[in-house]
Amino acid sequence: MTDVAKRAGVSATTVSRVINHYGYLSQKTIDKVHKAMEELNYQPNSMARSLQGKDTQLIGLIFPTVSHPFFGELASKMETKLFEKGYKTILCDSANNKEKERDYLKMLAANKVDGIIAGAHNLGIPEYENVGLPIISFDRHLAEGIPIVSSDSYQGGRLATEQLYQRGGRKIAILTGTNESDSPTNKRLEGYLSVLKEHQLEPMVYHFPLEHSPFLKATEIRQILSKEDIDSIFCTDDLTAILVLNKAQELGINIPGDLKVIGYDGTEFIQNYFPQLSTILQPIDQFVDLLIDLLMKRINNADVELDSLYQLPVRFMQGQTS
Amino acid sequence: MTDVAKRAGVSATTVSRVINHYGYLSQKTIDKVHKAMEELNYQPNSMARSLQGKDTQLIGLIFPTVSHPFFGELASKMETKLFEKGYKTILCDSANNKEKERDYLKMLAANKVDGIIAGAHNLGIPEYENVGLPIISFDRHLAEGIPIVSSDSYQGGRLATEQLYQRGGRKIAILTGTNESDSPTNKRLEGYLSVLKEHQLEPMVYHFPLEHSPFLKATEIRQILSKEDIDSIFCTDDLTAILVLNKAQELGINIPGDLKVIGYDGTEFIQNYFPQLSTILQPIDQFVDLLIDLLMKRINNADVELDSLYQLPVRFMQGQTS
DNA sequence: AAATATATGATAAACGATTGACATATTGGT
DNA sequence: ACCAATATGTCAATCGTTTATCATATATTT
Repeated sequence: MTDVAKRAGVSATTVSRVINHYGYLSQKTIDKVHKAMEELNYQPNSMARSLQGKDTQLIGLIFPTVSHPFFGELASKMETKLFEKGYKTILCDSANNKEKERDYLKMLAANKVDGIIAGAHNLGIPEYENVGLPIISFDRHLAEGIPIVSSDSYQGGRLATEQLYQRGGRKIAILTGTNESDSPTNKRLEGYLSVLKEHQLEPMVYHFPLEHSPFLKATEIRQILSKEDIDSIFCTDDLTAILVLNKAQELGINIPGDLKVIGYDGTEFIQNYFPQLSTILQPIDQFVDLLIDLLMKRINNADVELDSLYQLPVRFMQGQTS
Repeated sequence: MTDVAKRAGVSATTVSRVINHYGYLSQKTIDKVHKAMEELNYQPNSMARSLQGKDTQLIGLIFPTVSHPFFGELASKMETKLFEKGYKTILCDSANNKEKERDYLKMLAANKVDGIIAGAHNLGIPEYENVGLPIISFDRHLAEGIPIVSSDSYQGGRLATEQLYQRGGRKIAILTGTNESDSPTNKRLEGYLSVLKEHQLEPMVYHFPLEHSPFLKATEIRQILSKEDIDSIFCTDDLTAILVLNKAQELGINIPGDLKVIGYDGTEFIQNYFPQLSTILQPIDQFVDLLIDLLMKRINNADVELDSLYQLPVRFMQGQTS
């Protein structure tokens, strides 16, 4: 900063005034200082700034893994929008690893990020109770007072199941992740169950622990497809639906004739590269907007009253698999 | 820190000595201090630490977008490995936006990251010439003195093309990104051309600008497939190969009977969810290890001599599309 | 018992900014 | 020509650590 001041022929205080827009300043001085900053390729040291209590302009993003297209897309869009607002993104792949998530939480606190958006899948992390940072959660209950943004999973579950029923499905199975009772995602299962009950059909629920490899999942799916008497499957995520399609093809099962499949996610990726898949679309762009808006509110005023749950509507997307 | 010192009944100096492991310390004191730190949930303020010249333990990751499975996987693995080494990852989706990439470069410098790994697709960013930070590049020439890690794209191009030839392909087309002469990726095209020349076949080169949407690409592919006389296609990335498969199916083209397709990337994602695709596998895990190892070398010693190009071998993966 | 090694404390400067207090100079309006 | 508004400078404290220096106290050797 001293160098900039010298080069611009002003005092360090004036440079600071220019950077932080306060006090009286002539346009001439402002220009001089900006010119000097450019010439010296000067960037204020953000460590020093935030030591003074300035915001770090850093946001922590905690997701299971960006190698999953859904979270990759979510993270990418979050990052893009945050960048437009002048924030940088610290990426944390919790990788279904509770310890890692806890460590990250500590690190983020130490790095004094301005806020956190967390959408990981680990349960029972008490640190969330008192991080003392603005947090918004995606699709998961973290702690009292942390708002949750999710899609209307119950309706989504109902929607998918009803579609399968309407198309003639009577032996409708569901493939879903591990049972996590307090997760909004689990509502997809509840939606499924409610529809089956209305039609007095027998539920067929298959749980796949998240940590299972796709290969293992595929093997189990193959078993199910070849042994069980099923005419429709609701997969609570699109990738699992793809595994079902692959295995069905291997087994010579006709889709949608012998088996109807509906997925759930709504990524652009699937729409671009798997347009044939019938699926439940979540409003990813709206997730991003809402998550960031809520976080900004919390950042600007730690005490704003926010709802504890924001549920966005989902849509059914007719493909050729149902 | 003062609180910790008080609670442990020692001086602030001693706490600092414990944290930074220097000077004489009794085990008793070390334990006391650690206990106090835990009890108070104390994390040293990393801003203050790095003001003192300590490393920030932050690494910037610049990729086109993590919504693409290849970069999502790469980013995820990088993040995981960096975390194990005690680093946090700042994610930068350059989004094929040159301005954004330049801005990010500035921000990273201001945030005093310890190093950068850049694998974006923008050309002509002079800032790379003098960031004054350890940088390693993935698959792209950034500036003099910045080592590049990539796969052996020329061999990959040859490999794919030769496979198509061996399987009987004589009208072999290539679908590739925009012509970027200084990119290692472009070597895939050169490998293709060299094989065609050896067999005295006519090259058929189709360029798809990166910024084109998958939908637009798909439309163009459909045109090509329906109008041109082609029996084999080498796609320089797997997602484009998937579009070809989709459009071929729509048009009733038999794969691999009427048309053979080979992709290029090597993500676990494709192997898990598109196992039928024949493709060229890049060693992503080795990319990650090498990129990080090289970066660590540069961080620990800014002047180490590094090669300007590290080329890792690729493998052909036989699927059912060729 | 003296010499040395080990353990801790007190103090202060430094990292690179921000900001308030105060002083001084210039400008503009009347 | 005078007052207020505007423009800039000097100085010093502060943010939360790190680290060097000096001092002192206890423990271990010889």
